[in-house]
Amino acid sequence: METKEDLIKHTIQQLLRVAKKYARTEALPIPVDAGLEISTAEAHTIQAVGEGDQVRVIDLAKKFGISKSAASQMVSKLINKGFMEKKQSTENSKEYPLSLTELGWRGFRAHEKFHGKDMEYLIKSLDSFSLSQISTISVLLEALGSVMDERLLKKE
Amino acid sequence: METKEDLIKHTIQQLLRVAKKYARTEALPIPVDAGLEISTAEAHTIQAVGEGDQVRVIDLAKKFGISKSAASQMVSKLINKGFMEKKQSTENSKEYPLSLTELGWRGFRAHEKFHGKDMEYLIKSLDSFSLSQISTISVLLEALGSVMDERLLKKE
DNA sequence: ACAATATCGTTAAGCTGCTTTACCTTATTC
DNA sequence: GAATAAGGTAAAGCAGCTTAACGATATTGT
Repeated sequence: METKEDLIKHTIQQLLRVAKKYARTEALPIPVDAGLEISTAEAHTIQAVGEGDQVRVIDLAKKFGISKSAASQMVSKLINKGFMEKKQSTENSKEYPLSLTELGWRGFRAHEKFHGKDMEYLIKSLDSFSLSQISTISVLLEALGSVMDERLLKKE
Repeated sequence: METKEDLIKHTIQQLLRVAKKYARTEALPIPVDAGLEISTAEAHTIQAVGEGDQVRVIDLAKKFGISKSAASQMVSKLINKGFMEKKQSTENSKEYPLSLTELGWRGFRAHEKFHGKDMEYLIKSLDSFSLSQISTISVLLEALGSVMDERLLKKE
């Protein structure tokens, strides 16, 4: 006979499998123009600059939880590739806020569109479930999220 | 007012957040002995060799979806570190099945224990849901999983 | 039987995205 | 005005992957 614990275990396994698959879709490069792709890390940097206001290297480092050196390297690569530029701050000569170029905005929109498609697919697939079923999931995910937060904190 | 689509979107966002957090917990190194840690990639290789029968380099490559070169490199690192060994197959002189050393098994068990703790936490957190709620979740995750499979196939 | 092909494994070279360490420049604080 | 903090960059190195080329053994087709 299948106990409740078995069912729970099975469900968690499924969740982890889905999480892994999601991670794989996240790792795929994103096509911008014909013959031009950006990596996920690049796309996320572009997104952060496009969405934020006067975003600096240090802000990216904090946002992504990486060293400021890593953020600096990512940014100079994106500048070299023509996706963004830095200008000295108007009221401060040690800060260099970033902004997207035309190409950068194209990358931004390509990334949005790319994930929009995923969203459409997922929405369609969930549409056949009832409202209450979906809320159940929502509550569960909330619980899982906080459990993982605890684990992450304890390990660090 | 909140439409069903809003709820679905919110739920998917939650799923993605959980997936990301899961990926972070997966990235943490695993302590084996005092002063000895293994990476997740190493742990997964050790696990595959420990669980499988006569596992070869090419089997690892297929299992993880990486090049056989990458698998070969991982294996020779683990052999150098003393976690596994290779022996020429008894009925075939071009295959080299892998097996865990004593240290390898210690790594194997450490990894199991490490994830066992996560599992305990998660089971505890799901225990407050009813059986029918949990099975709903299970069905939904199944749907999400197959949707992601489709997406992954189409992109490759 | 044996030549062509396929399979298993390794190595070399290179890439991405990160780290630490060190350092420069500009602001802030005492 | 000296010490410290904050923003940014550069050099060197690491993990884990890739492709390309190769050697050795097995399998297949004729």
